[in-house]
Amino acid sequence: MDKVLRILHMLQKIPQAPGKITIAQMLEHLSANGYNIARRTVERDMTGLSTVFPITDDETRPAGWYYTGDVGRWIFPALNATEALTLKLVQQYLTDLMPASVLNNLAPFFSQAHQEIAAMDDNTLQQWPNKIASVPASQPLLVPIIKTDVQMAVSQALLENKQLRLLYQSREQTEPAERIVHPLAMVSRGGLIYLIAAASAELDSIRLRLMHRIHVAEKLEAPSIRPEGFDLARFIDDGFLGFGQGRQLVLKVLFLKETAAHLYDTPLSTNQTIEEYDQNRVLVTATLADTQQLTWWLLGFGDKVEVIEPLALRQKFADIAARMSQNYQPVIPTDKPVSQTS
Amino acid sequence: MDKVLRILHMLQKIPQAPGKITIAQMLEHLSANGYNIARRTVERDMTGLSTVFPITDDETRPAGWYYTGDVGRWIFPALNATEALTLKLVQQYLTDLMPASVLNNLAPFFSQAHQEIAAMDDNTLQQWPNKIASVPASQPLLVPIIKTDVQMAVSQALLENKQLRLLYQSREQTEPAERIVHPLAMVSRGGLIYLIAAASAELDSIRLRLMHRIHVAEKLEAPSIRPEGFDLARFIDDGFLGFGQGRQLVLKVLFLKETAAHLYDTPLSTNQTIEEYDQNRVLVTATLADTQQLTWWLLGFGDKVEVIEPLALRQKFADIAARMSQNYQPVIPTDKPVSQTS
DNA sequence: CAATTCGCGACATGAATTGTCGTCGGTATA
DNA sequence: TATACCGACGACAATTCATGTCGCGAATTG
Repeated sequence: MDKVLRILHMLQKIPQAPGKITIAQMLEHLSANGYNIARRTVERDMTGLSTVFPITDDETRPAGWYYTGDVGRWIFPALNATEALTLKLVQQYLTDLMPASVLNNLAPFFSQAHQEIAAMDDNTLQQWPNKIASVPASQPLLVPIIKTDVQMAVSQALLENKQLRLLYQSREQTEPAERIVHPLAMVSRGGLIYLIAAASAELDSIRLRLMHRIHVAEKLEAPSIRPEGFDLARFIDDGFLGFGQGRQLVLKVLFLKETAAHLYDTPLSTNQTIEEYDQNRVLVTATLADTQQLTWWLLGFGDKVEVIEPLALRQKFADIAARMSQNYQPVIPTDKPVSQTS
Repeated sequence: MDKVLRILHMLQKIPQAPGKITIAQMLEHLSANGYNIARRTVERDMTGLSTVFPITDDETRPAGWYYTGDVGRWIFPALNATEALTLKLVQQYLTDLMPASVLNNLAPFFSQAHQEIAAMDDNTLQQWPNKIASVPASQPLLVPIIKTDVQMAVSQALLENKQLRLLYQSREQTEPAERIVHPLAMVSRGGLIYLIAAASAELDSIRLRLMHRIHVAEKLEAPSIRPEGFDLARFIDDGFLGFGQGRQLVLKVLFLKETAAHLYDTPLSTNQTIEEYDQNRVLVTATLADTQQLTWWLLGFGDKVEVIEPLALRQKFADIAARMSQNYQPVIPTDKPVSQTS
């Protein structure tokens, strides 16, 4: 039994492909956990494990051991029904919303769930896709593909505070350009993942870069410098991502009754109230942040909502509505100027 | 080494709290995997494991063994930087979009990631929240709370094809009502999770129920009946969820240039094209499904877009725009009829 | 080139694992 | 209710298997 425990410790300590662990390190780790063991034993255990698990040592001296490729993480206990279902649900949910390469990292977890369900006796497996689904709540857009090696390099550099050499293809330019940057943070928003980084030349200029536009990323050895006082939350709130936090406002909006139905289940804020207004409409009141999403969200309802307060917002909507109806003045576009540039 | 493998097999086979496994079953499982082992050995191993892992047997005869609670029971190899980061990202991403009780099931995975990062030498841990964030792409709504036990009972019934007794609080009624239902599927959409089920009385009437509106759920022993030919995908496409798939259409829309910027990164469809139209605008063409989300999404841009084709959609937008500007006619709402019902 | 360090085969010791058997207490069956 | 049955568990002996030690050769480091 003692050996089993020790082996488990070892299995946990062995890293994946980019990393490696030497016998000496492992020995240290074990003795730190109270295993007084001979070096030879560790060696034997490692070679033993490598015959059974996808574990190899590079042929250097001292040897470094690591998991090769995809670790079938089959070492953990059975998931229960809820967990398996949840994982499936989340997987479907994320598939439309996250770059594939990001999800690939989670693949082992998901496949575990899959196997779990597959193992359940009867024909549960076949019925599977018929039992669970995820419907996108907003217009599904195609998510870009992020290169796996880019993702890896950036993640590592970010965690280890190292500089990065990037080949970045900006939208404006035709050719990718090389840049040395100090990575600061990674932010995901609706299928896109942004790398926030400072240029090595001028540390003050913090820029956003889209992960999928990075052609090549190489982690450098030079440590990265974080501008003093850089605060990610504030950075986002300040609207650098185009979606600032804005200040709180008290919103009063008229909704068609059926349109407001879902607000009973997913309220806008904790203090949201919904009152009868007239035959067809209800008045929704809530305190929330004045963001661009809010405008976007409210606009989405078209003529089914009417903003009452704050007045500034009402004015904004009135303007938009006016311009919109203007846009559609010739409802049937009489002339079709599909020419290039006016 | 042989024993280690065997124990690993055993650890995997032990289920969690609601489930259990007997020595006999375990023995069978092992011998099915090529371990010719004495029953006594299995017994000894189990008691051995129970001293080291959160494993107990209920005191019945034959004894059933199971994992107690959700202790850190995940024994798998070290996550690499990318995986750890990804998990964190996904966690943040999901927090705003999924009911907490659903996410709780994933907690072990996430905490593993957390520990992984915490274990990295220096002060990586403290810098953590400063390095990763997820910005909601649309208006964040408060997601309802689903009871854990309800979630469990429903999941199990769904997987095992059993009937369910529900205490369901519909929006219309003040008192929750008891129902016996045959669960068919679970569908998540934007923070809400729906249970699709047929009433036991009339199997043809398939209804949607919101998971968080279920007060009590009890899995019954009686097997559930799936209406013949029930097809979840078709069910959704047919619009029962309010978001039907609709048929394909060729969309032509004018966008303000800066508004269309993100379409370069997250296109609407694989065949999307973006052409210069005039000084300020581009013409976006794409083939996609005519869904309500599409309308919603396009409306969200307000006067920044103009639908050109199909004409029916243009007409629809023209109408909406007209009514909207009508709504805001008295831009400053002169009289404020905050009375109850007209 | 010398001094370590590392990997690994060999081997003896002993600890730990395993199968068998028998008893006891509870459970199912007639 | 009696009887047969089954599962759990202690005891014990056999032996496998795991462990520490030693030493050699190769590789690495200074």
